[in-house]
Amino acid sequence: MTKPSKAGSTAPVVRFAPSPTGFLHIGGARTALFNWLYAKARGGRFLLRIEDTDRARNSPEAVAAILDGLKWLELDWEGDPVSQYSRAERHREVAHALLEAGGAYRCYLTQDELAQMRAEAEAEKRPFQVRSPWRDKPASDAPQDKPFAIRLKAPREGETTIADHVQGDVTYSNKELDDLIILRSDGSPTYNLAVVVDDHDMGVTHVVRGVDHLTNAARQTQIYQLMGWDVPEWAHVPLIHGPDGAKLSKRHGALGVEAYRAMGYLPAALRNYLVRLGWSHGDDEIISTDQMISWFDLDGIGKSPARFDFAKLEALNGHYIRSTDDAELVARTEAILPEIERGRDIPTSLDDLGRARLVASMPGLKERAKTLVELINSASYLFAQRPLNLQEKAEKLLDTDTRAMLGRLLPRFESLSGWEAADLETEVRTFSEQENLKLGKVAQPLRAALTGSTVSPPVFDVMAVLGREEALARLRDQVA
RNA sequence: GCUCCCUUCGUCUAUCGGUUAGGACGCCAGAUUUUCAAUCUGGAAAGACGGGUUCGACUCCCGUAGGGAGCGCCA
Repeated sequence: MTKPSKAGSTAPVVRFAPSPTGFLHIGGARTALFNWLYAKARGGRFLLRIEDTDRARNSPEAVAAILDGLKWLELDWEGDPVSQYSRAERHREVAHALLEAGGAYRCYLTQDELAQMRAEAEAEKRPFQVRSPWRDKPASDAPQDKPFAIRLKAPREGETTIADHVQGDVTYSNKELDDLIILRSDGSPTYNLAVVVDDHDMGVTHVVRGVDHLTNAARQTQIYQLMGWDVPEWAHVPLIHGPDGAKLSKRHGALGVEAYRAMGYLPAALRNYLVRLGWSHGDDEIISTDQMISWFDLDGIGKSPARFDFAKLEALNGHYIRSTDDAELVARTEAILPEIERGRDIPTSLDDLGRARLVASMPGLKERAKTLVELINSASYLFAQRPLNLQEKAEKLLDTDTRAMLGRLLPRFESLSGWEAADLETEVRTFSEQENLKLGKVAQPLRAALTGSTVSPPVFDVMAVLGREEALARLRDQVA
């Protein structure tokens, strides 16, 4: 198998070219990431183009959502995004150049005729292909005032093969490829023409996109050849499937990246997860962005489709949360506060005290959270108003005996001079020894009284963060 | 239906003709522990199937099965 040679290659130019039909979904995000990585790895350029040729499907909101998604993922592109629609004039120019050079022809086939041909093909159970009678008719036969589309005069003999970095050499018999329309009868360019012209004009050297474009690559190759342009190098990456192996559905993960943001995932974690879907570097799992950039190569991408697995994403996200700086974690959490599912004690925005307490609690909290949403919800006790609502398990823990026990502990806290976690721990350890109790027997009721829950960061840290007054007040609430 | 592509533990993957088939997530057990996590240790778990080629195949070839993508005056 011959892979395209990289010898003598200069810095590559790649692009991400989404159509503005919705948000940036997970597959698109990975494609964008691969493009971005390749550009970074080779010191090349990563460009953006919006494929908005189809006016009916164009949506400014979708464009905004896609750009936001890329920004959130921290995939920066060079220059302004190119609007494909705005280049329609140039596309027409190329279509006519092709026409004049004999690489294309005017086709007067109507929609009805086409539909009829299709129906006949189906009735005879043979694959449908457009075989326009206009391909070989002399210009003199052409009707004067009828609308026409411009079709590519694709070669009928031989084959066209695309040398793909991911798929290897894929060869199509030219018989399979019919004469595609490059300019519609209303004068607007079609996708396959527009892509070729834009990629050529933008100097794109490597086209990295989903395998769903594989046959397009063959057709586009024909256009490049007819125009006498250099064919770019291809890399058609496999698609991402849902957990059940079927197409990605909304329920599964065909969500916009902003949904992942709202679920509390970190962009670094998502990038790490995504890059390992179909690409690997030996046994490495946790891969920093710098490492990705230095290791990434198109030839390392696998051909088989991968399933999306939330559990692994979560594990990775937990890792990144643990290794992210406290202040940044709080900032990122605050940013998504309004859009997440949160417990009733969690405010939409933090005041200074709340933020300070949250930052102070981070070392304990981030150890236990897989997402930012979990993180903030596990900090619920920081924001709760007294008297606390006790969770069922906490309620059970605080029976008459343990409340009495806390009653004996309380005065010791009240007379304590320091309020550092270490001071508190020493005091409680002494107390539990004197009471002949295991530390846990004291710590758990304490936790219940202070947080209303049986799960929290280490209690002494909790007390320290809450501060003397608040902590004592919460204890008194339960002892009284 | 036609064309093209894919197939290693449940999932993501390593292997690039010779390995006790490795890692990660998840799962199970244990250690640690003030709860829950985190962490550490151990465990169960895979080459779709059938033929070749070869001294030797997960690796190469053919076929079968299963899966995916594409077949627009959509992108």
